Amino acid sequence: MSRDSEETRQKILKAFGRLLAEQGFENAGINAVARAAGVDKVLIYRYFGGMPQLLRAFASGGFWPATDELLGRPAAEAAHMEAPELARTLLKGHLRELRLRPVTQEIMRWEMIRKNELTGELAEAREKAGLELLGLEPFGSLTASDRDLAAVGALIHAGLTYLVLRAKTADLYMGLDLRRDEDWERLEKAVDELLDAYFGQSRAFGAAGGE
Amino acid sequence: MSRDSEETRQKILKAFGRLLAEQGFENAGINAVARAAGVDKVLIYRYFGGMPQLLRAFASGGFWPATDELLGRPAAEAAHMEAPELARTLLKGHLRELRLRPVTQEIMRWEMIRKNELTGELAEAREKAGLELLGLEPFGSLTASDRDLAAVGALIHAGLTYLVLRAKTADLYMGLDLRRDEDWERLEKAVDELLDAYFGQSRAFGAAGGE
DNA sequence: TTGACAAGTCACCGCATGGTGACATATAGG
DNA sequence: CCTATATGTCACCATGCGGTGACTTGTCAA
Repeated sequence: MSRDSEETRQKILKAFGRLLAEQGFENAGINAVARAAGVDKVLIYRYFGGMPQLLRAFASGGFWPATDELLGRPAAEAAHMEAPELARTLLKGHLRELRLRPVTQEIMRWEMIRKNELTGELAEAREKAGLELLGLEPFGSLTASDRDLAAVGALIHAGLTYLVLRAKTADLYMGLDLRRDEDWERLEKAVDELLDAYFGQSRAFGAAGGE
Repeated sequence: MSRDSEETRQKILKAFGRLLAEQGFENAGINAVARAAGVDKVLIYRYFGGMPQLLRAFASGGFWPATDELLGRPAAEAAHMEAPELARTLLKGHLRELRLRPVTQEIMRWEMIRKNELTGELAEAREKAGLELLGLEPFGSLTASDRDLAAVGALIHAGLTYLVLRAKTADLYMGLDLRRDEDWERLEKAVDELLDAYFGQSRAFGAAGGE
């Protein structure tokens, strides 16, 4: 009715994002998107070309947290931070930001079972961003040590990621209640404990926590 | 042709497991299973009742590693172990055993996006098993301490789990090459490093490793 | 005013899925 | 031998999917 192609494009993209966040990838096919957008599906083909292109157009919106967001402060400040503090901040930032992004979560869930061109691109982009973080100056001294900061970082990072992704379909994980914010705080404290121990600091546990 | 119902049942279950391991849940529908088993799909309904029951029958085969397998030795010996050693062994056992079980992996991937009655049951069973491990005697002293062993254990456990599940569709994770056994050894060492630091031991890194 | 083209609508195709009813046949018990 | 039943075969249904061709209608410019 409205005869405004740009508006229609936006309706489609919006509906896609909504479906993705609420129902996951499986229920976000061409027909479902058209239905949710209140638009004929032929327009999706006309304006985007098909599902892959729609996905790509949607993805270019950028739903991956930038370094600033991970840090909670301008990225330039990272250079002045000590390695332990920086690691703690980045990992907890990752947890915080990922929890806020249902669409990003859904894409990451999808990546676990479907391997296609686009998921590959997305993963590669994240990979690159992750490596950049690891290459930040304060970590430089540790790279050459006998410790394997990359592996330790990847492990904790992966752990937080998994728990966030799992929280959609599970309530408990080894006694932790993934529905309660209190238990997420326990996890943040666990990150602190582990990093404190790992970096050999006697920093009081939880001093950087929320309370 | 063979007119042996038990044999047919086994063919169906086998085919289901094969499909599950090789192609994942999505490609293991009724039609696909019947095709792979070389059997008419109506027999699946006759013998099992439908997909949920087939899944349940298959799941009752037990594809979750027992405590013995996790430990790599009789479960009774756990009582004599020190907490750090036990934690290390359990976590690395988890990694080792999960990597050996493509079907278990596939189910865990599936659990991340689909929540139904059966996945709930499976997760609950695992949850119970996991809690039992946490309740093992050597960990008792830590439960009351100011440290949160459950959260730390869950975090590392989740990290290893995620990396194993992710390895199916990704090659790299923060610089780690998930295709190379060497990098998995790096991860095992990272577990050692973290636990050593966490438990405050000066144990030589990697002394418990493979080499 | 009229004509060209963009924007939107409708009907259809082929295909695969989950699911079921009706039928053929082998096997065992009377 | 004959019959009842378990086993297996075949044909079919409704539904939903991704995808496309052909049509109508609005809009804007010449």
